[in-house]
Amino acid sequence: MDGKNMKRVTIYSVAHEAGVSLATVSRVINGSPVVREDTRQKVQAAIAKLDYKPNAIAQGLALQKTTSIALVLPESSFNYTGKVINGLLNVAKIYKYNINLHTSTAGINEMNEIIENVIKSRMDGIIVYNDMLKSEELNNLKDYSIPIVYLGNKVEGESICSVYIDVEKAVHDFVSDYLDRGLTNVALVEDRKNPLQMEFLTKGIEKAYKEHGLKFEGLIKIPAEYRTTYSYLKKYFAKNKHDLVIANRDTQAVAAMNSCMEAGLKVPEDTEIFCMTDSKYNDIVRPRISSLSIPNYDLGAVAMRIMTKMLNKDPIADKSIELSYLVTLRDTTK
Amino acid sequence: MDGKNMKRVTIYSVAHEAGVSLATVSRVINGSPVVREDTRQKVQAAIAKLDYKPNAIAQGLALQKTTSIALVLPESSFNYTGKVINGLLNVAKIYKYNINLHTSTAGINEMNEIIENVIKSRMDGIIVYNDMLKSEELNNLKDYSIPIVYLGNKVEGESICSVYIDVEKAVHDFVSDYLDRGLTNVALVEDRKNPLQMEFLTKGIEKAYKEHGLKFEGLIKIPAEYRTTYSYLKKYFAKNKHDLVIANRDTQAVAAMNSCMEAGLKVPEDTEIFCMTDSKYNDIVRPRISSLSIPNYDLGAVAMRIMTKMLNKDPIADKSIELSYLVTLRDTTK
DNA sequence: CTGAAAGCGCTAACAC
DNA sequence: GTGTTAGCGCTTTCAG
Repeated sequence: MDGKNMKRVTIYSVAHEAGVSLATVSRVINGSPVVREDTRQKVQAAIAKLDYKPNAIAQGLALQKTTSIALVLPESSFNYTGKVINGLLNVAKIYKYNINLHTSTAGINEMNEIIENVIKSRMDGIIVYNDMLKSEELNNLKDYSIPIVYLGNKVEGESICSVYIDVEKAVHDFVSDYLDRGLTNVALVEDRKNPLQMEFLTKGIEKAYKEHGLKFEGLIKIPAEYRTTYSYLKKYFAKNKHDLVIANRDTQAVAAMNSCMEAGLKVPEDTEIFCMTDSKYNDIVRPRISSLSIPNYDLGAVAMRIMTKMLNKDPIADKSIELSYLVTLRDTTK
Repeated sequence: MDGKNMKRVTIYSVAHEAGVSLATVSRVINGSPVVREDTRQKVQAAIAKLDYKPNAIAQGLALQKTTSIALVLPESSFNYTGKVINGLLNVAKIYKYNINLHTSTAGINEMNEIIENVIKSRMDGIIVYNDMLKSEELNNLKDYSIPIVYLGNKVEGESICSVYIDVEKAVHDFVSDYLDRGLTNVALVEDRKNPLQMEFLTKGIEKAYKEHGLKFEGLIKIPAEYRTTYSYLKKYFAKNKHDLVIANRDTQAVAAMNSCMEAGLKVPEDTEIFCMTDSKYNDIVRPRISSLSIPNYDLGAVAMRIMTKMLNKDPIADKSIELSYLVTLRDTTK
């Protein structure tokens, strides 16, 4: 369309072309109602003729806001954060917010570094999804004055809101049901990557056991020397049998299922499998894996929505929003 | 750490605190070598004391560049674009580029709208991954003067580079091998979502058939009234049998496999299955699905790398880079 | 080696 | 209704 070394077209060019002042042009692009119709026309004609596009950076400088927010996700998490992103992006689009993507690998140090950068870029806010941070590390986030929405766990602070589902309760209720039926040999597969999540899961299960006068001892620790959960479980299930095996991540659930079956255990007749993550995988493998159904899209959408409220300084009824989950029973449970 | 209505700390505050001019502060934050060591110290002390963070927006205005680039992906594509993003993000981090995420659903119109916005935000460049655009639509992209890297297919233009793998060749070679062995009853499952990709696949297969003096007639069209590939294939395979079934997307390959098996066809004995997409799914289901191995991480990394070159106006040897694929044989092929 | 001053493109009082 | 002007925070000549 246009050549490469055409003179930059700014609000001045437009003003000049239209024979008005730059203030008027500014009014037109911002839809101010005070401009007379015919001058608006003139300006718009000039804009069209010059193919003028307002410089969002300059606007950002003048207005002290960028209309863009940062999204921080764990690296390589797109398998399960995909839907969250979709939800987020869709409502971001509605409110015309740009999304800046960042990934975090390690613990809180890298997170802090990312946030530093986000602050330099003058993003209006940050949405963090991270189930790998420990509780104390989470508290660190409260010190920032930039608006933060935390996805995944409950956190509250001056300028921080959160959206989450209560996995502790979810696993508690699910396991209780088995204990009620006398199926007390429940196992939980360790997820080394998500200590915080494990904390919640363990608590929920232990609580259920305690309420039944029992003690939970079914944690399957994955020794550090095993690179994958599967490689260990293959050995483990050759010698052990459980009524129910609970895994956090989808791949771990599949690993558990495959290794049970390879060990000659029938699923779900001998051993039932349940996955705490909501992922396409659960539905695609055979037998299909029963799992928690988490409203991931909503998680993202609600997070973005609450962020817009924070930025508008709208009153926020609840700084932490708990979303409800569903239990979807497929083929790996009776 | 700091309160919420602390006065904004700018380069002036630092200059004042350190007793130097703002020019000097600017030199220090930009690592200019001309500053005397002791004044640098003073400035750095002031920066630390005030917890000063340079305003990237103001820098962007002054420098006429934002050090951030836009990434445009198909909506809900994170299952297979996840690795691409990882590659991209990792090299972006190295070069200190920010990534702005956008998703596109429909055709070229929305794409144009997104690009308009990206231009307003004065992003330095755009990386587009989109296998759903038709060839003519692709040409539209060439009209922009903003640097573009297109991922997935070969496109060349003034300010556009591309990184891709040659799926046409891949499928051609793979199918040729079957034809050589007399297995001529090959089927290709239609992927309604990716017309361009289908175009390439069909071309590749047809070429292989032609070279063997045969005509390809194995396209399995998914009628519009079927919402999922699976729902149709279940019926289809009850009455049809192929030596080899090729599917584009991972979920389609799984659908093909499951519906074959449910129809009593043994995989791979009766029917072999091959998937053109490289996805975790292929490896996780049982039997494991043979597939193309596409260097997705590299695709992203190379794209970002070439983008940095464009932005630096470094000489670019090849404006379109073909990456090589591997064929990974798992359980669904003999 | 350091400071003064002119932009970068736009918004928002404040005049007229 | 429309124009004037002073910032927004930083970079970069150009003097000294």
